[in-house]
Amino acid sequence: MTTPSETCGTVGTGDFSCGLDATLRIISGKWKPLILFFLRDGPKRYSELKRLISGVSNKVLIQQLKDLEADLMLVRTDYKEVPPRVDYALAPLGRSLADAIVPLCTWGTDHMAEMASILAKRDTLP
Amino acid sequence: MTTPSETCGTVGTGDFSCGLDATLRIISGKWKPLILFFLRDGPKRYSELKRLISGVSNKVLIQQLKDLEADLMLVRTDYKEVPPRVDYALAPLGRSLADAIVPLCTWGTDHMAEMASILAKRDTLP
DNA sequence: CCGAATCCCACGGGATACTG
DNA sequence: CAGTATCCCGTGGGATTCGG
Repeated sequence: MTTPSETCGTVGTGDFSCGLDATLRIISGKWKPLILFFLRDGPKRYSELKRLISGVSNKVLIQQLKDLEADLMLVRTDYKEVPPRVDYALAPLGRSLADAIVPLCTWGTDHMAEMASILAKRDTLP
Repeated sequence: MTTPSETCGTVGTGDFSCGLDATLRIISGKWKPLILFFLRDGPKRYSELKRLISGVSNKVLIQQLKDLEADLMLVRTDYKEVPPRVDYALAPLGRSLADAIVPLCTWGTDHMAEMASILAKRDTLP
């Protein structure tokens, strides 16, 4: 068994109270975890991501991609063609983070039925 | 190697495009991942959580605790004493989710140095 | 000590139109 | 196709106060 303090290790020694803080600052943003996750199986073009992540708006997708790029989580490649062609790929750092996200997805898949009923109730009973 | 589609499995068969969606609905909220994480090593009283999670406000902490309780992630116990004593503990579902969060913390801890410098730049360069 | 009740607002995010 | 540029808004979240 690992306790939080064991897992965090450096509590109070840095700018972060816990390693989780650092992670949360990177993936805070409605679609960032999904972006990282979908890029796991290879580089994707902008339009592919847009299609994969249903519900995201143009502006926000671009913005979160830029954030992740600035945070060195992914690499943007512009092929300077016409019509434009650009793709986004995980940088090494981003890959490791994406791997850390996988368990979240697995959890969601495993408990999808329960979650569906729970969230359904939540939506009907304010 | 696991691809996103392999990991998600049930893409398009439910209300969620991907298992990750379900998870994100539960942990969306600035402090929810931290709450779940800190409860991993046992039940905590309200004031303990408040102290552990530095920066959270009273209202929001209560709010997110209630959300997680309504989502069956944790159990609130009121000991009906005076002065009041209440604690929060992980429900089985919450424990499994908290376990899925551990890798995020580990990642943050492992890359804390890089993150500190990256985020420092991000704050100085708008 | 735990939490309910207010007030308030920045800001993350959505919709739309336009450009190279 | 891959963005940029605006406008706009809901709400998540912060500060403070009060109550049992």
